[in-house]
Amino acid sequence: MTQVAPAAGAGRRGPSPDKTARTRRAIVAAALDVFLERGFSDARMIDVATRAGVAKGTLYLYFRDKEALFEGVLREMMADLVGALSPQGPAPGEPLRAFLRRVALPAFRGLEESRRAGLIRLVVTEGGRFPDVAAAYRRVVVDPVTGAIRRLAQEAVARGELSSDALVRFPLLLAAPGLTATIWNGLYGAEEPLDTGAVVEAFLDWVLPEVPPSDGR
Amino acid sequence: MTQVAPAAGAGRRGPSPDKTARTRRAIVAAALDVFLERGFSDARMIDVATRAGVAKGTLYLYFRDKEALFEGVLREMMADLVGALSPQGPAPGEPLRAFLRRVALPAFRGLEESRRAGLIRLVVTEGGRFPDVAAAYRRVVVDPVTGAIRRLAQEAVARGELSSDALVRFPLLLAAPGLTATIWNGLYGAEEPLDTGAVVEAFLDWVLPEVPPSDGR
Amino acid sequence: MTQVAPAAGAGRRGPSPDKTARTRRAIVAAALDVFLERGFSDARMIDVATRAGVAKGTLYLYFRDKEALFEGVLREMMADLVGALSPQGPAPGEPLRAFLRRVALPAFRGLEESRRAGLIRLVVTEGGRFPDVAAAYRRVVVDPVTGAIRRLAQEAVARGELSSDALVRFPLLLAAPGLTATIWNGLYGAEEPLDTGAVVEAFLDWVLPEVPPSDGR
Amino acid sequence: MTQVAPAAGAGRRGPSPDKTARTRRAIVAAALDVFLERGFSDARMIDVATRAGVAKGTLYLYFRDKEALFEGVLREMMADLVGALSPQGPAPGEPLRAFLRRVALPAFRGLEESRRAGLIRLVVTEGGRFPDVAAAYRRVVVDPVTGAIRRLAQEAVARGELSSDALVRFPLLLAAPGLTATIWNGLYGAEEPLDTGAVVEAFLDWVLPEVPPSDGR
DNA sequence: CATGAATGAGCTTTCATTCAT
DNA sequence: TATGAATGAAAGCTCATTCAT
Repeated sequence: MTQVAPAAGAGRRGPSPDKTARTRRAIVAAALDVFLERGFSDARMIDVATRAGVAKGTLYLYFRDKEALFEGVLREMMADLVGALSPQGPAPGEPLRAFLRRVALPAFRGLEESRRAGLIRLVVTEGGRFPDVAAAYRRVVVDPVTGAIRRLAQEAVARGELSSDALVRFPLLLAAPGLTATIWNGLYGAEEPLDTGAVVEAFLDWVLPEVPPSDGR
Repeated sequence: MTQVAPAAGAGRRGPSPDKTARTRRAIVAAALDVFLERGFSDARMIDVATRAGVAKGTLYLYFRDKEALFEGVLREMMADLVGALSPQGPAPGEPLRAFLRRVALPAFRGLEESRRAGLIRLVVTEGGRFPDVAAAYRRVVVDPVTGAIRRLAQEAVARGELSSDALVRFPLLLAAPGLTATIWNGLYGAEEPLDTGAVVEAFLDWVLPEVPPSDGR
Repeated sequence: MTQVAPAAGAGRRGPSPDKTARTRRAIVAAALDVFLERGFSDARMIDVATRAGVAKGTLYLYFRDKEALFEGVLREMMADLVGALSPQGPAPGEPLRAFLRRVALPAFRGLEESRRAGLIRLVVTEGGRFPDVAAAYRRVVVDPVTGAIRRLAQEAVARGELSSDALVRFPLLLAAPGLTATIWNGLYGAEEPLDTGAVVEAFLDWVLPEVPPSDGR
Repeated sequence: MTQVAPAAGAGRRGPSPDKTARTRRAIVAAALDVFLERGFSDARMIDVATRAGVAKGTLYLYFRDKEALFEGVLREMMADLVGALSPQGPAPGEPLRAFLRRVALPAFRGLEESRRAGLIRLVVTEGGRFPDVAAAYRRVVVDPVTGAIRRLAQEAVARGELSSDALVRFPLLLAAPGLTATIWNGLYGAEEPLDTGAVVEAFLDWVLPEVPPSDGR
């Protein structure tokens, strides 16, 4: 009667215990591929199914329709992002530049290798026609990140590290280089890929002052 | 403007004089609207035709197919852009910051009001699946602009106005804030529009040093 | 400028003038066949199209969807019925029995040969799940007919021709034999067809009194 | 009713004693509901299963396919009917009118409350496409009833109670009012229900002569 | 040049049926 | 016996494209 760990062959009528989880993951992964390659409208359910190794109908056991599949894929990817955006703060006394090099740079570096760059491009290209998707992305990614940037910038201004309040007013300025490089790679990455990490690093080094040897002298 | 009688002696009956040019312009304008609203795949030829005030079949007298219409529209818009990107250089002795405020800022300011913001978003969203479009945009817009930025940056570095070579290595850093704001407006502009000009201005003021009163002595 | 009768080859751009009317009729006729044979759910649009000699898509130029086609077919058939139910009243002094033999009998006689029997069966079998269809049939056919019957019955009662008010209370009693025979033919007509006219005639002769030689003596 | 322990000595483990009979009844009852609500084609097996409280696959342990389930349901209902159509004859000397009021009227009165009205409508609406169903209904219901009516009518004619042979030639005339009212209720019963018993009663009173006080002398 | 009825490939979605557990 | 995840044939509907007028 007690829920025993799936003893082989014991109770559990019907299909296997966690096979469905595997199937779902396969569908989501396949769908991400297809949506990235063709965009929402041009993606064909049959291609998703084939790539996931399931039949067409199976998709509809997991997602009500194509739109739900699309949003499901994005939501799944965003969940990953949330982990990557762990709420680390700067170490005490750590200057902004050092902190961003330590925290933001690695996030941008892995962007293309992980599928996150693709996710961003997907949101950018399809978000206009999927308000729900855009809103979810904003809630999960944009607002937390810009909020954190604004807070950091305010502190840096207060400490005199930043002479301009530009970042306080427009936190997305800090994300702009990485986003722009990501979009470049979507358009021209095949023939002339851009190293997003290098772009962001050059940007940080350019616009954030090297902290003067902290002693006042 | 007045309906001119068929030029005597020409004997041409139906084929009007420049009516076709007007029709073509109407189609292109209508198509731009529709593509901006729905993207390439979701745009319907019948909508383009209706908005242009012609019949479906007429579209095919001007463009071989939907794809040709799409590329034709973008090419037309880019031709307009070429004019807007007049090859102005800085006045002799004009610092980078002053020059960019004078030249770049107005270009970004009118972005949303003109159709250029829409064009940019269209290239960003559809360029991945229309290599020709992306390549044309690069040839017409991206390369000239980044080339100019790089030259300006090199001179500024040489003059000691810029201490970093970031802009020389990645000229798109200068375009990133405007592009990012434009994308924001595509996603969230309806509920929270962003003033692209203000973003770019804040960026320029932040990252470009106020030239020290170059000591006129 | 004035709308000239379609002079051959004159103005009139595009397809022919009344070809569309022919196409529409072909579709409606084909659809009636298919709906009669298979019912609404089992009828396939491709079958309707094929039988009408057009392509699938053509159906949707004339009817928004399958349901609209179904209702269109019924409405078209009902229009015929309205003609058959011309509002004839009894001749002055004509007894009910004579009047009904003169007017109602022929209507029932041609039921099976015309497509009206099929229409009735269609309404009976599909009306439950198409409230609009049932309501339209009621408005166009049922209510006018029962209204007329009720009026006739009231007069007959007043004249002493009918001793019962059954027909006044339930006019459908007069239609019941014809309807029942029609349903029989839908179920068993293939192996044992029933002559609806004969059934109705036997019924009228049974239940309506032969008028006594009109002089009071 | 009580869950009997597997009969000692039988040794049968899983296969329960009469549980299968209960399951079968549940399936049939659920299927009747669903078929009545949606008709054969639009009925979904999953709905039948859910309503019966079993899994989809279980249905197929009891019925080969949807069609078999449909026919099984109707056959089951007809078996019930056979009981309700007890072969009662008129009491000696009982006039036709009195007999029909005593026997037929109650049968029609309970029609809508029992599921029999639904069964009739199901046969009427689906019988055309299920010849087996129509034939079974005819064998079980129609032929016995019309046979009885014909016999009764013949005797009534012989006794001089009926002056017309209409009922002898077309016994379904007697069933027509009840059938017509039942169909009415299928189409318009929601907004304007018709009392089938009242209709039949009015009909009987109208068309069957009150027997003259047979002169007891 | 212009029209718009007609076409049919192509796509999404449903659901009866199967079968490993 | 019972389950329900998986299957895939089928059907409705759309829309780019054609072509007779």
